[in-house]
Amino acid sequence: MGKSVFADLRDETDRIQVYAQKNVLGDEAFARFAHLDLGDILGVEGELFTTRTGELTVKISSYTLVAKALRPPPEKWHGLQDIEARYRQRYLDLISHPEAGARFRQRSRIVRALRRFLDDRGFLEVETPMMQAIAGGAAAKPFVTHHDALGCDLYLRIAPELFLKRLLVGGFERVYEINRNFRNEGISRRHNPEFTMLEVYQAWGDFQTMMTLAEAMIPAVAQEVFGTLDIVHRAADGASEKVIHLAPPWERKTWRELLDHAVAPGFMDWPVEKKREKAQHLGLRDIKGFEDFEVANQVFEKVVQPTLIQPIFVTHLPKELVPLAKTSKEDPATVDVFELCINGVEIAPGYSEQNDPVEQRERLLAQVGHETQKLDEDFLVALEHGMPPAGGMGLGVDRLVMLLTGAESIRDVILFPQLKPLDDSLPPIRIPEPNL
RNA sequence: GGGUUGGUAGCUCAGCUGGUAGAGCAGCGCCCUUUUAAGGCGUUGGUCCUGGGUUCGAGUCCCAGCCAACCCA
Repeated sequence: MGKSVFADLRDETDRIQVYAQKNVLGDEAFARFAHLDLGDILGVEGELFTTRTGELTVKISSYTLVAKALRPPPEKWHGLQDIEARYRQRYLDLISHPEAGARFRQRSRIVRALRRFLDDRGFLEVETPMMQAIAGGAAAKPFVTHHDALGCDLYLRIAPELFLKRLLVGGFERVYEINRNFRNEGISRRHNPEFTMLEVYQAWGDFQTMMTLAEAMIPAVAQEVFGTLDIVHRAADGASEKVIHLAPPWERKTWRELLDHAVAPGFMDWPVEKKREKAQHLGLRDIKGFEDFEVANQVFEKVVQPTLIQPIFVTHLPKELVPLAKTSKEDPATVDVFELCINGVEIAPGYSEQNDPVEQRERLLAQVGHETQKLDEDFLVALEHGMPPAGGMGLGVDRLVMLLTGAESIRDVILFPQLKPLDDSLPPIRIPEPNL
């Protein structure tokens, strides 16, 4: 062992160099200092000086080891490269890759900006049940859990929608909730079993109101957090770059228009068989049992949606696709809804909410026919008490964060994405003798 | 659900047509002492993801499985 040692101390904000000398600390303290490991947490006292290379440095007069790192940090130069380890041991990813940490800080600021935007406009943030006796408000497979004392199964919610609407019935005119939804479906680059959703409802509004709201909210958030409305994104191939322009106004086109343009004029009026044929030519399989609107929807998602890079409101979807929205006056086969698409992804659907209890019951009954869902009778009773006309919107917060931060995978914007649990844990480590 | 790619030391990675499992970093020991990832010398460390099979011999070839990423449905 020599006579002096340099080391870097780091905290969340910065790093500083420290300098330990044998003739200052004494033999024993210096020897212990020299045996410190990467990742040890310590406090130091001493005077600042500038080294001859010009770096501000603490000349240590005393130090305290406040936490020992028994395991080494990831490799210093390359960082933690194993993508699975980066997800499973996110704390190491955060230590090793500053840009990963930066993205999660941005996520926090985005969520805060969303809240501020809505709060400033008189929306009330509420919390509704995550455990529901009937998982409604969306077509998705729920997770089941069990309440012992009540002696019944409960479902983790797939959407807060039906409870937020009960609040509209109760006279809360502007409400929103930012919270987790759970869907028992596949995991992919764009899907995590639990994900964060912003749902917002405004009485006396409609889907147009919601479009205006979205068109103001998302640019406001981008401006506040990133100081720009032009978001640079790398394409899936990793090479080419594209810029998404969030400056309003955003394009608005009907579902039918877009399909006609992308597939063939009059496509929506074709008989089912012809649609199916076309769908198969487009490379879609497994659509045999699908009904007319389902086939069209598959075609839309395959052919149209990926091309919708700049922000666009796709309006007036077939009514069968959206059982909780109001029928359109101009085209009774459709509903007054929009799907906001940006960067080829659905970011936010919005509706003129169905508030006619009779029609709502019919539509839900029709859906219950072939879905696993049960009928939420209590929700229908609430509607029968009278819900004001309202606009509603659901915004996928994870997808918004992906959009704004240029993330290509939802796992990069969720701190602890769902992975399959491992049977075997990391090997145990040897605890070093405390004398050094 | 299907396809492709990957899994080798704590970390980052080599390992060719099958022939005794390697490097750098980290660790440990010694030497040096104003360094900007990395001073020098030495050294410890392996369920080559798991289980079968082929073979005189398997990290390598074959089969099945596990985990992950990506693509498709």
